[in-house]
Amino acid sequence: MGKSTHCVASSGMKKGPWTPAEDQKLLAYVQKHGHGNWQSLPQKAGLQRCGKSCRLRWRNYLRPDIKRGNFSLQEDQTIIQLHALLGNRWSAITAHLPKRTDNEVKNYWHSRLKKRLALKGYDPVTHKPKNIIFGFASGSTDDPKTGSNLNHIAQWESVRLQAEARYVRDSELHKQAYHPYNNNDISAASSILLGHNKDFGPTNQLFGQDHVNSFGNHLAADFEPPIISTISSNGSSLMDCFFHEQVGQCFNENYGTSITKPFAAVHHNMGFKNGACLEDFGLWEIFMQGKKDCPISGISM
DNA sequence: AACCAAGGCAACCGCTCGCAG
DNA sequence: CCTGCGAGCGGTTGCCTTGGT
Repeated sequence: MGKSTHCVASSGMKKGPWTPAEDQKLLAYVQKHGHGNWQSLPQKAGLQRCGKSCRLRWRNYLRPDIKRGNFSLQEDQTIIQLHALLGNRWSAITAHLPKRTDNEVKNYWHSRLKKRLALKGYDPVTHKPKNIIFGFASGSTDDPKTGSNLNHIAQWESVRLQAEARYVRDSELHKQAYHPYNNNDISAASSILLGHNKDFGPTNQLFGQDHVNSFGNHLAADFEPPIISTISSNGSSLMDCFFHEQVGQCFNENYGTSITKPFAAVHHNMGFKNGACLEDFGLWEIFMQGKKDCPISGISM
């Protein structure tokens, strides 16, 4: 392995915060000549810094294509989802966040998002509820209703995070072997939605015809072509693949959690055992509880 | 106004990886 | 294959700011 190339302060190299004058020198040099070899750059640019320090300053601060300022909700969600999937691979996570630096994302995670997850009762490392064993609350509560609700939230959020992470991963996999999607894929997906659901009966009875139609439209609008292709080619049921937007809204209203749009989820090709559905994971009751509190028209129990 | 603690963030450090010779 | 170098990555540090007392 290569020798460490860290800066040595005693050799005359300056350390610590960069001054505006240093920034200007570095910026002017890189804009004119490109960075080339970072090791030789400081001397050429007239900087008393080591190349590594220059590279870092450029990458994390001076680059023109950097977005600074508050992270959007969308960016928050992306970071959380990708962290659940990738762990502390900040460069990989940052690759999905245009104009953000890995250092910034890393700092943001440690200073904000990690704490936010912990406050909500999730382990920031595993992204799983801290005190809940999947499907059963590990601790008792004096208020069964409250305990039950919290349990529902935690389970639902856990599954949501896992599912969204899977969606991101599969999007990446499919991008590698991308094939253009076409109307056949859409119509095939629609036929699944309109057709018989092997686990729960006809989907239009389950959700109502209007919902099925609207959900079909969401498919076209909200999901990347590879996901739709996956659905159509495998012919899995609606429940295997998606949760419905309005169910998400129910959970939002009743449990304070956030599921704002349909998301690709539990297709068996996305990590669940073959043919698995919500019921297999003890989630059907959660799903139904959400519907009881906020009935959706046309659903037959 | 002064002090202190906590949080945020820029920068550093040490390590690994990839590549050229 | 081995070695050395440059680049990149993730963990950590420490300074600065902010908010509370």
